[in-house]
Amino acid sequence: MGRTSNAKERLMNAALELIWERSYGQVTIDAICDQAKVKKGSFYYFFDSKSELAVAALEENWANCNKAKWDKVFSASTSPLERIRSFFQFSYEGQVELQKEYGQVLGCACFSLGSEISTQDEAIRVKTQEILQRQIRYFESAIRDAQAEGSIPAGDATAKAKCLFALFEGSLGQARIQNDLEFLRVLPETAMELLGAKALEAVAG
Amino acid sequence: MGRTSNAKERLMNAALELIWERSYGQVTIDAICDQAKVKKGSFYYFFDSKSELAVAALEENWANCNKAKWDKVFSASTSPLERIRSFFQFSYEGQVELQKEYGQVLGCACFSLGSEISTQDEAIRVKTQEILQRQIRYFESAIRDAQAEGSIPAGDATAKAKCLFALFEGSLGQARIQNDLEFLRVLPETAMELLGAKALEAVAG
DNA sequence: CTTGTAGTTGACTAAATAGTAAACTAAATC
DNA sequence: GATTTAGTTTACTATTTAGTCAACTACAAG
Repeated sequence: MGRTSNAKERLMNAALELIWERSYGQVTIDAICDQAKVKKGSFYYFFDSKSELAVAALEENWANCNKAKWDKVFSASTSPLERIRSFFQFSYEGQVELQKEYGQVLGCACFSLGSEISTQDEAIRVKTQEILQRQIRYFESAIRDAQAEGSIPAGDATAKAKCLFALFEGSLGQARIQNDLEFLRVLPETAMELLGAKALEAVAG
Repeated sequence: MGRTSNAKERLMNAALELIWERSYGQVTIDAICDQAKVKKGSFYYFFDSKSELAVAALEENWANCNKAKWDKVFSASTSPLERIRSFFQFSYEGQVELQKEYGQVLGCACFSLGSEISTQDEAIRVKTQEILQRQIRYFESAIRDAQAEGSIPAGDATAKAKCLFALFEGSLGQARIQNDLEFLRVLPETAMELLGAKALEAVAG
């Protein structure tokens, strides 16, 4: 009952886009409102602060957008190593698109935001950590499957997943700082090497 | 002639410390002045903006502090793999100290700052990129030496160095976000594995 | 010991930003 | 179609922040 609106969603989308493109600290509430075409009064109707909006935006973006993408790429009907290889391939292609659209390599919004203000805002810290952990679990599961089928050597799958994820986020960060996609282009092969993929040629097609 | 002062150095040190601990966006010129015990008028006597101060602080910190540390760790009188292993060991220990001092894992100031604001401030982007590139060269040179002596497999040393560096920075970022040093503790071994070190046990002692 | 000058101070202005409140509007439901 | 209520708008205040300026101070060198 009462008036309906998608202003809340518009605010979350605008916030995430601006924070990704610029950074948390460089984005004002006014700027988010402008981008979302929402007046500031409405902003404070839905959220108490920029921090609260950011947390909501991160979760919404995962639940309604990224989760499905990860589920698809890491589908159990794809071979484990191919899941990982194609994940890095899609990530690269996604960044290519972003660079075209924004004139800049943007990297990973969640990691950049988390690293920026984890020491200053506990709620955002917890939410970014949470989402990053979810992502690592996709790696972990694929690695375990690959080990089970013998396409990579046995070993601590959790540790390998963290390692692969650090490589991924480090590369995205470098790509953003240098505004250069080369770091990401080679990731599919680098990842296979790092895991010690035995049937490299078969997987890489 | 005229009055002498170390206010410029105090400003650079304060800026780097605060940016490292918080982030670029969360640190105001007033806060830097307070920390440095310098009045704002003096700030503008030495620098035109926060951005200019940050660039100067990054370079000063490398030239007068970090360069010597890297030179020592990557000394040619140490075996190539031991250079790399001990680099990660020292990095870990440094972060342990920082966590004690600040109550937080801080990670890498240069990478965090670069990633935060590379899309918004070209001067800072260039300076962070420059310093990170210098660091990668230490890795590259050690990897080449290790390959030459046969302690790791041959291969593209530049690519391997970038990969190792991405792993390093990604791990520091994760450690900061999660405020957990575990990511860094295991890096010495992880790095050796990643490089395919043949005499792992000998090097690791 | 005086003079030139590098550096300091505090008080100021202007602008950006966060946050508030009360009147207003539109649609869902009865 | 009256009523309720979710959502909108505008104009406002208060605060923080960047940036300026002119008077002031201390020291190094002649």
